[in-house]
Amino acid sequence: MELSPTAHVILGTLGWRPMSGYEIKSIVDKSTRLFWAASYGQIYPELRRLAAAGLIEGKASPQGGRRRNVYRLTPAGRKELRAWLDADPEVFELRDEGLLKLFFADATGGDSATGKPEGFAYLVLRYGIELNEWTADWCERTGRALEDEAIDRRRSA
Amino acid sequence: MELSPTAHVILGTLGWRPMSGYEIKSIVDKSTRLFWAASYGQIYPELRRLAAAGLIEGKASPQGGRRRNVYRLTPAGRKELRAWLDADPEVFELRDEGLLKLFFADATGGDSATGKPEGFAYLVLRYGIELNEWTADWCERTGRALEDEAIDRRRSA
DNA sequence: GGTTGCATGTAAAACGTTACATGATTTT
DNA sequence: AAAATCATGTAACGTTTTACATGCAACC
Repeated sequence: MELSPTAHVILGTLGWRPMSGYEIKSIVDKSTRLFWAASYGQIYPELRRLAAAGLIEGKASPQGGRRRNVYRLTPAGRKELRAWLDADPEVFELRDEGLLKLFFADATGGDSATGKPEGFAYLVLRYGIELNEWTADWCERTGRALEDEAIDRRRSA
Repeated sequence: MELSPTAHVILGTLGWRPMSGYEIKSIVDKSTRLFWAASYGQIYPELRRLAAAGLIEGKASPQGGRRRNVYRLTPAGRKELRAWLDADPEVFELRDEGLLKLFFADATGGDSATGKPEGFAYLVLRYGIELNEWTADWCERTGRALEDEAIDRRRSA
């Protein structure tokens, strides 16, 4: 099954509980937006595609005179969600205009970061390295904490 | 002048020295790609647009029988580059599938991070906060280092 | 009665990647 | 002789945002 990049945000939120497209959008805007955004122009058509593919089911659930469609995962949808969660992540894309400006900041003619011609580009390289070091460290710390928790739980069970 | 989002990578690299579209692409692939990617499908048409707008100038500079166009900034192009560098950054977009999977990882049915129903989402929230703290700290440290350097340079001048 | 929020949807435009086509030169 | 690299370009496709259109309900 070939799913669009944004399909999994929908499957993921519906994995929590059944909800409407409007609610999915407001949840995404309050949480995943920072690392995975989605607009109405994606969500509503995608809900229909996922329903057509049998991964979710929609049910008309009007609130008063206000129409409303609530969707929930089908067993096939939950299976797809699990399979996606088990697979290695593929997409990582960043578009950071601030970093780009810093990278080219030598052109301002101001003080360079190292005195060398492309000093600010080097500064951004350092930033990238240090950021990745910090991230690797966070993963290690968090992984250890999760393991310790699991051990505690087994012990107290 | 309304420039496409990718135009400034081109102006930025040409701010270093004149070069061909091919060379711009290889520089981008080795450096800015991680925070600002660009494909041939963007670069070549954009070079023409920028030339038409008078921000860059192209010159045929074949290497043997191999055709080659080398572009350089015009004064108007350098002015535009400076203006862009002086303005506040606007674009920041991240698409991180790994973070998205962690966010929805409760659906794996494995151990949750906190024992609460949406424990992994909370974990990702913590990650976001700590990452931003680290980033703010990096900016402060780097800003101080740049200032100290500038002071040293003035003193020894 | 006006504003905000709930709710669904589409059309057009913008943006970006991928794949393809072509051909010369350099390296192995 | 083949493979890699230099070099330019486009067409098709897919993705994503923006703007618009519509209408009910709740609150002030």
